[in-house]
This record gives sequence, structure tokens and C-alpha cells, in this order.
Amino acid sequence: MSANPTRLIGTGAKPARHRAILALVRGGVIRTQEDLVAELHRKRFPVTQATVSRDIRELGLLRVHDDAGPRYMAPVAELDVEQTMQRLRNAMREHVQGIEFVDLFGIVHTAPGCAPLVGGALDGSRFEEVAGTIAGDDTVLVIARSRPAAQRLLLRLNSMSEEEA
Amino acid sequence: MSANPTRLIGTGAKPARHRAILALVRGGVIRTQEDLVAELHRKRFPVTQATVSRDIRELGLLRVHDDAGPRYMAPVAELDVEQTMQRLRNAMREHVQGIEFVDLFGIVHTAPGCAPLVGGALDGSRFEEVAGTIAGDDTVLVIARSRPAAQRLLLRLNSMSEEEA
DNA sequence: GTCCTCCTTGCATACTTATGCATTGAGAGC
DNA sequence: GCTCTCAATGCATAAGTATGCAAGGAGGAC
Repeated sequence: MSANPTRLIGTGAKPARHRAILALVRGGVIRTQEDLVAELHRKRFPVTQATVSRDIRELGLLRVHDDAGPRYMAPVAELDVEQTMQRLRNAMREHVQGIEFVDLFGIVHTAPGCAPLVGGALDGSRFEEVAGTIAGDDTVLVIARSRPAAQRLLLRLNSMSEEEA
Repeated sequence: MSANPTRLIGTGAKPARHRAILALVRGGVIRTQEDLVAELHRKRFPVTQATVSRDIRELGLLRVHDDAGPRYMAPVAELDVEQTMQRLRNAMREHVQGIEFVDLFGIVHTAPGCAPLVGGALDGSRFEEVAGTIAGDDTVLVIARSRPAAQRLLLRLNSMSEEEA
């Protein structure tokens, strides 16, 4: 932000403002749109809450809660469910050599060195059924939350590793 | 306020309701708290918007925007900054054997097979300085956004891999 | 049993966010 | 130059969310 014209109103203000909003949201704690309006004013973007509301939608910002209340966050790739599931499907299809379940424990065999990748994809997909995963070098241990969960998981994972792209 | 281990709560409705809310939010499109109130009524949880508002905070639900407006989503682990940073610290301390930077490129040497894990943790922490990472088997390439960013990163990562638990 | 404490909830309302409508200014086409 | 169109925006307000307070209920201690 070195080249900083005195007035940012009018032409081209919106993209710059969007960048500023992302930086603000990533950098500090923005709890309300009024916070954002205030910070933007300090950076000479004379906008109102209405505009900020629209910006927030356009940027896809998230509202989350921490101990002290609501707050805005920059978007996170992992939120895209489709993308996450696609990643898991790819990981399963390409690296998984076999799955078996023993009680609550799923043993997923992968190509050497691929277990962390597969485990990560499993974690990322946040299945209700999965309590957690542990990845070694070529094996991922998946701990299911219950026996029915384990059964469902086995079916789901099997169908995934068999699916075509 | 003392140690109360397995205190049964009220009518016991709250935990069940929380599970129902998570399922609703994961399963369908919940755009407002009133939507949630309506769905919960259908499932015989006679609650009001005020309670749902509190539940949403307790569950850490996210509010996001899609094309059709705001909507609630189930929480995603990567959003927990503390947890994510802890994960990165652990990964750095346990698996990283050395870091060096060449211009914008950081080369992180890890134990064999651990690079994806470390790279994932780095991605997850969403440092402003990091444009992206590529993980091989025992090496992670970290691409910084600028030379100053690269310097800051080197310092941060080094201090992390040296920290005690 | 009584008393006490803590948790949960609804109600009313304060606070925050979203949006319909009107205005403005930039750029395109003439 | 003029006029048209359209994105961007503010204003006012509707829509949605959060919260202080008080009530009700369960469990523990006695």
C-alpha cells in the first residue's frame, strides 16, 4: 500500500477496498461490520455499513464465534465441501490398496508414504462417523465413533475407492 | 463451580438438540435461525430463536454466504487457530530436520514420509507470508510471497521447531 | 424433607446485518 | 458534446441475531 492517493472514492475503489478488507480480517479481530467501517475509514475508504455488508458477501467472508463473540474470518478452502470430497475421492482412488475393519478400527492400506495424505483427506472430509485418524507410512488407522458408524464408513470408503473419476 | 464430572443436565434435551442441529446443518440448507427453530419443532424440540442463537455459538457453527444468501455450516477444524498452530508446532518440532531459504523458496527437510504432514500443517496455518507449499516425501517446498515474507517465515519456523512443548 | 446452587430457557429488546430504492459517476456509442 | 446504461453506493428500514434478566427445574448436601 505505498501508492496511496488522497481520495479513493470513485473509480477502482472497490477492488482496493476488498483487498483492504481481507487484510484487516486476516490481521486483526473484526467483530462487526461497524468495526470494519471504522478501520476502513482510517484507511480512507469512506464507506458505510451497507457497502461493507455487500463486500462481505462478495468476498465470501465467514462469521465464526470465539469466546468473546462473533467475528469475521477470511474464507478457507476447506469449507468447500465439494472440493474436499473430491480430494478424498482422488486420494482413495489413487493411493488406497485395501480397507478392512476390525470392530471400531478401520485399517486403510496405501501405497508407501501415502498414508499421511489419505489420512489428511479423511480428516478434512469431517465424516460424522470418524472420531479420528492416525497415519503411518503406508497405513491409516481410522477410528469410528460406533459400530454402526464403522459399517457405514466401510461402505462409503469402499464405494469411493472404486468410483470412476 | 467445582469439579462436577458427569452432571446430568436439565431434562437432557440440550445434547440431543445439539446433535439434531449439527445433522440439520450438515444435511440441508439452513439460512436463518428461524429455519432452524422450525426444523427443530418438526423434530419435537420446542425451542425459541434465543436458544438456537446460543446453541449456534456453543456448537461453533459458521455463517457463510452462497449465491442465495447467508447460510449456516458445521464447524471445520482448520478454523481453530490455536489448534492449528499447535498442530504446526508439533509437526515442526517432531518431524523437521532443517530449514533453509533460497530467495523466495524455503526448503524444509523432514523425516522420510513426513513432508505431506508438515506441508499440510503449514497450509492449514494460513500464514499471510506463504503463497503455497509442495510436499514430496521428505522435503517441503514453501513459496513465500516476498523476500521480507521469506525472512519472517524463516525466523518463525525456526523458532517453532526449536520451541519446547 | 428443605435449602442451595447451577444450568437452561423464554421473553423482551438491544444490537447487527441485509436490502429496496434512489442517486451518482464512469464509460460506451453516437 | 450529449445520452444511455450500468455498477457502485448511501439512506432508511426491514430482517435477523444476541443478550440481560428472571423463572423453572435438577442434583447435592444435610
